[in-house]
Amino acid sequence: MSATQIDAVTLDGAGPLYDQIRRAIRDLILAGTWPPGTSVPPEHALMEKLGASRMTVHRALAQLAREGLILRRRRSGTVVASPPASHAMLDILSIPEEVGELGQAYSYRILQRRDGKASREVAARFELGRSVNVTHLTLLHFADGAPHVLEDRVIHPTAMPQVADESFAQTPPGDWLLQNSLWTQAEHAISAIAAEPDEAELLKIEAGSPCLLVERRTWNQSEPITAVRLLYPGGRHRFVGRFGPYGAV
Amino acid sequence: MSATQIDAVTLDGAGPLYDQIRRAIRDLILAGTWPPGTSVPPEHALMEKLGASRMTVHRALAQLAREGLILRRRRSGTVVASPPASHAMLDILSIPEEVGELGQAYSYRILQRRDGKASREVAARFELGRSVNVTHLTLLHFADGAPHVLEDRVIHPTAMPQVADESFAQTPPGDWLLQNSLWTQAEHAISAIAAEPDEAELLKIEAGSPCLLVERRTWNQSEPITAVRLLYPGGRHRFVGRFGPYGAV
DNA sequence: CAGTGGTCTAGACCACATC
DNA sequence: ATGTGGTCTAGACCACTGG
Repeated sequence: MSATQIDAVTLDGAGPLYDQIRRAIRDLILAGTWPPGTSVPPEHALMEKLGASRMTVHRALAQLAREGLILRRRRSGTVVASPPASHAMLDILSIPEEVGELGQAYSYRILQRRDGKASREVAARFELGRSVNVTHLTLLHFADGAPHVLEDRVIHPTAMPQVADESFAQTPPGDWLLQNSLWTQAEHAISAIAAEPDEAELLKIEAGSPCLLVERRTWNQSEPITAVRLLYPGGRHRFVGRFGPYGAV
Repeated sequence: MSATQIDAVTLDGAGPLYDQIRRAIRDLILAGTWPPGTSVPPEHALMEKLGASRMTVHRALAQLAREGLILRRRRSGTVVASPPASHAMLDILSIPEEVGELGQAYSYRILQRRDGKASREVAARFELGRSVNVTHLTLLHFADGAPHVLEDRVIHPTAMPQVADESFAQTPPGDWLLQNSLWTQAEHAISAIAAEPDEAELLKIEAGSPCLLVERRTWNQSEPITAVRLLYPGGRHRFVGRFGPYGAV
């Protein structure tokens, strides 16, 4: 929507021209100089500014559109896209959505919150250095009133200073982070573990029952944002993905 | 390497020309008409045959190259690529490789093989219709002599008639299928279950221990090829994936 | 209607790897 | 040396859609 500084587009002279243009615009988007919603200059403006033919400019923009960084529409032009909310196979980024897709009613409860230096136990669980300040939360998510998943999370206030003023009364921390943080890397791990007695009691299953443990950590440019452990009662949950040998189907 | 029938490339008149060309060639590859290693006609030959400009032909081929279906090299030309062996996050397509990457010695043992109509139990487990002929196998894979994963598999002889003459003495069925079948779709599911007593005994764990169950089914053009259930002792195994908001990192 | 992107052409020059 | 793909241009026509 907002106006755009076309002069911000500068080429580095390395590699094919269409790729220089693609990278120049991509970098402006990823650096936040052109936030989501920003208008990207039309092809003819970039042609003149950069001295390239329209085909070459178009090739750069078409590739950015394929990658999902920009949205293009005839007449109304090109705008910077919002980062995608969900993600291929394993992505269960939003638990409210996950429950909603099962057709069940969602609710959640914060069991505990502690801001400050991580205890030795929490530090070990999330592989944190000693004396790192974090916000540590445990939550229980419900589907139709029944326990759905147990969440154990740390948030790094260095990356998210706003966390101190957020109560998470309206929005669970996972969704709040999705809306308020920019992440560039994530790591997922899946394993099967037996529920500890305290966990089993919260999830209303028997101690020792098999559970699916999904661990996710996210970073912005190697600065950690959050780490979470999601414990799903086994049997009731499966993560499914479908694809072909050359990519998603 | 082999000669190529350029006349096999036929357009359907639907959508942009470059996309018609891309789909025509993609379909020849996926159908096996042009198997891996086949030479794809050079751009000028496709230009003449299809009456398109070179830019348009190039656009189609460049996209197929980005998708990994063909390999292009100056002077030597374009050939159909071999399907990729591995696959992003969850793909543990070859158990020997998986064990090798852990730095452990691999071995395996066939516990059972039965060719013919699936028993009611097997049919239910793999969601097969009644009176479907399959080869049913159970195997145990070892890492450094210790049980690593329990495999339970059905292979459809309609898709893989050679299975009748294969003893799997040299190569486990998963790797044999990778080498001898063409698949276009796969589905994965991951869940956590408790080991049944017989499974636990084979894996040398306690009955009821949490295990990671990886189920995979593969098809070629909606014809089923194989379905497998891999039972990994919990705790010892994690599946890890790394990516960014716009794709793999 | 006019501005935007989508496609396509004809031709050109270049880089590269094999012959 | 030559055949191949990689890039780029200048220009054209069309499709869509907001003013």
